Amino acid sequence: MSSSSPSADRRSEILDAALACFLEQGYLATSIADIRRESGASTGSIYHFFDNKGALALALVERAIGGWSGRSGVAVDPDAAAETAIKASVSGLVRWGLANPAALRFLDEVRGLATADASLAPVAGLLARGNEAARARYALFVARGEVRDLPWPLAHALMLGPAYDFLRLAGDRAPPGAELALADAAWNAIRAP
Amino acid sequence: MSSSSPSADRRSEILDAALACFLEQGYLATSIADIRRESGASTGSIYHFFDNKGALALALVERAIGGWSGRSGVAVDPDAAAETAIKASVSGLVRWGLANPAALRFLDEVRGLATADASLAPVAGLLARGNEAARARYALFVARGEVRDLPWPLAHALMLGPAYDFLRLAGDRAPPGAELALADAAWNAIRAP
DNA sequence: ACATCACTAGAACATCGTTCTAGATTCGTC
DNA sequence: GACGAATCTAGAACGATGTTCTAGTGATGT
Repeated sequence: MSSSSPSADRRSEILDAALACFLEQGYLATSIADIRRESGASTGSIYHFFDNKGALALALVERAIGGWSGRSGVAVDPDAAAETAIKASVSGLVRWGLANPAALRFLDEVRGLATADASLAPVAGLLARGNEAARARYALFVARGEVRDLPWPLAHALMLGPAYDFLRLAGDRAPPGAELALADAAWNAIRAP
Repeated sequence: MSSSSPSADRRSEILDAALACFLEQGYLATSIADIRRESGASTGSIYHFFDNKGALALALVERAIGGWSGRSGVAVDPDAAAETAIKASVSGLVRWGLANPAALRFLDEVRGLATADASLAPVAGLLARGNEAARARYALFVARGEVRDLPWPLAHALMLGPAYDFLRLAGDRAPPGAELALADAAWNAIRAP
């Protein structure tokens, strides 16, 4: 696993080309031939490094999530107060989505396809694991008495549902201060009475 | 199977077969060959009545929306109070989604694909028109001073975002009373102070 | 009887994701 | 340095899919 080649790693070239294509045209609309053209690699090379088209998406989703949750900071500190953590999660998500609309569209497309396309099943698993972590986090806040003891699907929906829906609808023309309004609404919807 | 239905319209047979396939396997997973087998019609007949696969989805989405919004009742009465109308919309959506999980999955899949698949563009247009109607409805409530004067994407997100997210996550194991909790939360998030 | 037209049928086509076969390159070991 | 094995690359071939093409069939109006 020693990829010592500084600039010309075929695997990275393919991945970068795939990312460029996926961000520009979306996942479904980009063909393997597109990635072949953009990267200069042959079909055989692409399939040597990645099992299928879905594996390319998986690698890129992992990279995107890494970059996103790595920037979360306080949101994943287990000692942080529920209000701080939840507001940071929601407003962080909204800010990231507004700053990276193409990446958001790609993630949303892949998440939707993951339930229909078998080759994207690993992506579904990855997202399910993230969801499970958030669920455990919420259980901790419940135990501390900071938030209402709601069934998880309901709690998730009240916290993050508005943010997802807003990002899907807002596009580029986003009203200023939306991330604060959404963070406040999320907290008010689940805070302990 | 059914060689001759009572009102054996080829067009209806094809549409019914497509609906059965879409509900069972999803939109992407059903092929034209599947619809051909299920309906007994030939490829030529299918493409005689429908421009492409997306036109089949469009006809079925129209049918589904007609059945859904036809049952809304108070939700579309322009004289109803904002609280009544909004709570009815949200809880009605949740109830319908829980009662028709396959139809919900189909609608959600098609809505997601509509932004990526050109043949589903008419579906995107249909949904955009519905969204515009809801926006006008909200503006009326704002003028009456019943709800907060929020930018529409924000208002939509606060009202319906949780419901959509909940339905996507809840699956079949839905906590009882969820539709009331979501309706209350929607109203509290946008009611005038 | 005949022309028209909606309808049906299935072969043919283009494109896609994926697999196959084989040639080139790199690497560890002598 | 030589050589065999593993890794990597290449592009043709394959199977499936959505769509189009060409050729009918049968009812209807004149």
